[in-house]
Amino acid sequence: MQDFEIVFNQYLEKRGLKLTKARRYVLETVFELHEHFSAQDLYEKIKSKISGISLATVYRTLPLLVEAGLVQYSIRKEGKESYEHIFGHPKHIHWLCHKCGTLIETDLKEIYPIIMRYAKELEFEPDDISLNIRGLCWKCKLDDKENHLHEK
Amino acid sequence: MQDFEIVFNQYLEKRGLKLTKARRYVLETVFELHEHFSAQDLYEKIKSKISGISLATVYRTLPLLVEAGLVQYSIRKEGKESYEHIFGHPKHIHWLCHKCGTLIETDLKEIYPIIMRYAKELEFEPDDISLNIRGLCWKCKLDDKENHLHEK
DNA sequence: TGAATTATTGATAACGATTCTCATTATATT
DNA sequence: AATATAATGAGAATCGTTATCAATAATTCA
Repeated sequence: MQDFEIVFNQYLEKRGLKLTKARRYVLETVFELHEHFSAQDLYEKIKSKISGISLATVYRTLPLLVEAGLVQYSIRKEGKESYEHIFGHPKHIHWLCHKCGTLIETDLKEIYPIIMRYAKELEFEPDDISLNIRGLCWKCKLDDKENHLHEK
Repeated sequence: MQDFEIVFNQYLEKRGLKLTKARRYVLETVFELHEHFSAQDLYEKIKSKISGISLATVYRTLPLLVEAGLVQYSIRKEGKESYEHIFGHPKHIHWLCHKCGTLIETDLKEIYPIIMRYAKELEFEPDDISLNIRGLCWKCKLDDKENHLHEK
């Protein structure tokens, strides 16, 4: 049994829920996806392995995984909620270029302790920290400048 | 003419768009809302003043305001995109309690310069920085503990 | 064991926020 | 004023997500 199965199982037990076959498939597949994924992405990946699983089950299981601390919300892209698994994935900053859609990630090392200090002051217990920055990547910044020149 | 009108107008001109009556109403009303608001909230507030404005226009204008740097995305609540105007509103951190829904805001003073340093390294030009933290506020943390005691 | 209770699931309908379409109207240009 | 272009309102269409519900699986208790 993998680490993440133990964690999920413990969480489910605490909530009086069971680690069913369907939930196990969702869990396993989440850890096979090493990119940000939407509920739909996950559903399709599972379907490629086994059949008969319902999209509804995926939607039902995802929040459980988030609450269990195994999965976190990632940056929202194209109107879809997106997720990523956490194990071996230190928290990070998402830099999303809203022109070409490129997503860069950097670490949260310097910022994390500051947040935790604030949290302590507020007596707030964070489950999920998301630092998302939208803007223009260097490439699209260049393009923009060129276009402006052409306009004149 | 208010400051924000000048800013919006400049942005529109740069894009070859016009500051129409409808856009002016959206703009003005945004600056009358001092809380986080959804597109629907904004639409209703405008309708309470004048009639004949369309929800589609609100949806069409909001991204323009974001790009003009007058409005920013705020924390997503109940599946709705939410916004807030920026003038006189230094960037901040949102702390959302996912149990009672309370939203606390704190400043980004310490963190902002760190982000901008990273941005410089990446040559990324941020338009919108959102630091959202979900978790439990002190009140709900207490409730949780009590409930666990009762369970035993 | 087996009946009764409860949890979980798959299929699909319903929902709701957002986007698209298009005919009409406003605005700018000549 | 005539023409071209941009913007609008109304409502239909889209699509991610949630709710419903009958069927199935797991669990409890007699």
